[in-house]
Amino acid sequence: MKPGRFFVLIKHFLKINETLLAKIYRTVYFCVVNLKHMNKAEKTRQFIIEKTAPIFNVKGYSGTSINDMIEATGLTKGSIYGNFRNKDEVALAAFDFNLKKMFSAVQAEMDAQKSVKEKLMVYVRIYENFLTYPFPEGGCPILNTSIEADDTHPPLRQKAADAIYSWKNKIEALIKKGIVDNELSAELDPEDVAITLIALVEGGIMISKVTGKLQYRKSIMKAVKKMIDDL
Amino acid sequence: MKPGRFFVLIKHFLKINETLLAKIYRTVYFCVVNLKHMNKAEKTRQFIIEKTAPIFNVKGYSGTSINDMIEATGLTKGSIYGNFRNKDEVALAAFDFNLKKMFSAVQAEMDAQKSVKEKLMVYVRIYENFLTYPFPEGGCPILNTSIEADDTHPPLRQKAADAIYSWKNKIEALIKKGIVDNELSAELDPEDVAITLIALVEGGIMISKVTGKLQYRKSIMKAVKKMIDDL
DNA sequence: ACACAAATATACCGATCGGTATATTTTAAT
DNA sequence: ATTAAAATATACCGATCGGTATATTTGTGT
Repeated sequence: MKPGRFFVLIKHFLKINETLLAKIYRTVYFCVVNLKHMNKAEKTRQFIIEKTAPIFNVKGYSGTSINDMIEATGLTKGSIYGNFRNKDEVALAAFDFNLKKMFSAVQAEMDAQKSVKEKLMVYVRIYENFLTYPFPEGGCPILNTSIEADDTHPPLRQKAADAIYSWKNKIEALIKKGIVDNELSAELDPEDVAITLIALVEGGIMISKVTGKLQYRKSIMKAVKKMIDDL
Repeated sequence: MKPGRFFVLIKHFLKINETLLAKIYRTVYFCVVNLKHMNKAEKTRQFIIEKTAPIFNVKGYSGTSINDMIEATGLTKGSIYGNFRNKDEVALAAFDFNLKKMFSAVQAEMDAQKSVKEKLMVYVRIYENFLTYPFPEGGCPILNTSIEADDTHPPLRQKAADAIYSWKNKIEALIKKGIVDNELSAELDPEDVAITLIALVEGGIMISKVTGKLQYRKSIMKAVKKMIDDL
């Protein structure tokens, strides 16, 4: 979403500085992307969320400053505070944005599958190499937010917890369907399976991200695969 | 390590304020705990690490301020900066402290077991209810530090990664021993098993901590138990 | 074209950030 | 008891923090 080669050409052709270029880019971006559906304020609001979401996901809530947000959007403090009451409100909206991005990447793939096992295998495929999917920069927002907020930021903590609940419920519902359809064994506990699957995926993301070893995540996804096969 | 009932009595008896009480407590603490083994500076250094380690583990690196450290130790800024070059140095030492606390809690239990499976089951027992063990406040320091530092703080990131390597190697060695002893199947991949076990444990800590549901961690530990049983 | 309102930018606030220079106190050798 | 050195406390630094009041610009209905 940053000014690409075309805008760099403009910059050199018009001999303008970065700040002015950013302004021009924003203007064009607004014109192209935002058609008549949103009013101005709502557009700016969305623009701010979109631009700051990756920052919050990479640097965390307390690691992201208002200045980071100004830099990322090219807007000014007044404009940001004209659309959000405070930093918290942006952070919460940014979390929702990142979460939706992650979930919808999975959902799109999942809808294309028929059987329950095939649907569950989508997790293996996506998390094994999520760099090739439209995944939020900075990794899993649930994981990042959980760890930072669990002891320090109740509203964010709640959002992260809710995300886990809905993720768990989604898997649980899938498994129950699989049992009803006689595809999966009736003996297994859907909730146990769901929460274990989530733990494996999240643990795998953490480990491979901090070590930089993709191999570790592949090992773990192999275990997930086996777990689904054995259902 | 906080002033206990005895010191509260002193406080009321002498009618002194919290600050003075803290000073008295520190003095007594120093006298009692630190015998001749360390020189003064080294004692203070250890004291600072001990007191700030839980803060770093709860609030994170960027969420912990020098003022937090002053409050936790009862010392002054000059004293802290006389023993550490900067905040980073304290944070790194605090991580080591928390890590050692966690690992030694496991190691003590593990040494008491004979078979490999029994040793591995220690993880189940400890992480299923780690509130009853001398576990670092704020949860697993590897998890907390990994998530915060992976994109933002290279030296801390490295420490967290190294902790995972050594943890993995320890489990791997155990499993290899189990294979040699004909206790475990020779077909399994020790590294895969080790890294999967770590992922399950860490994922479980994250999920149960952010949701507040101990049950989730128990579900996951049930899966770990089954995994070990099936080795 | 004009006026009013909405949106954005500018300028500023006190508080706190991490860090340092210096003063004071404590420790330890003589 | 004296004194030099080590350790700790005090006072201060510029930068940045999140946030706000106000000025300016932009959009919109007439």
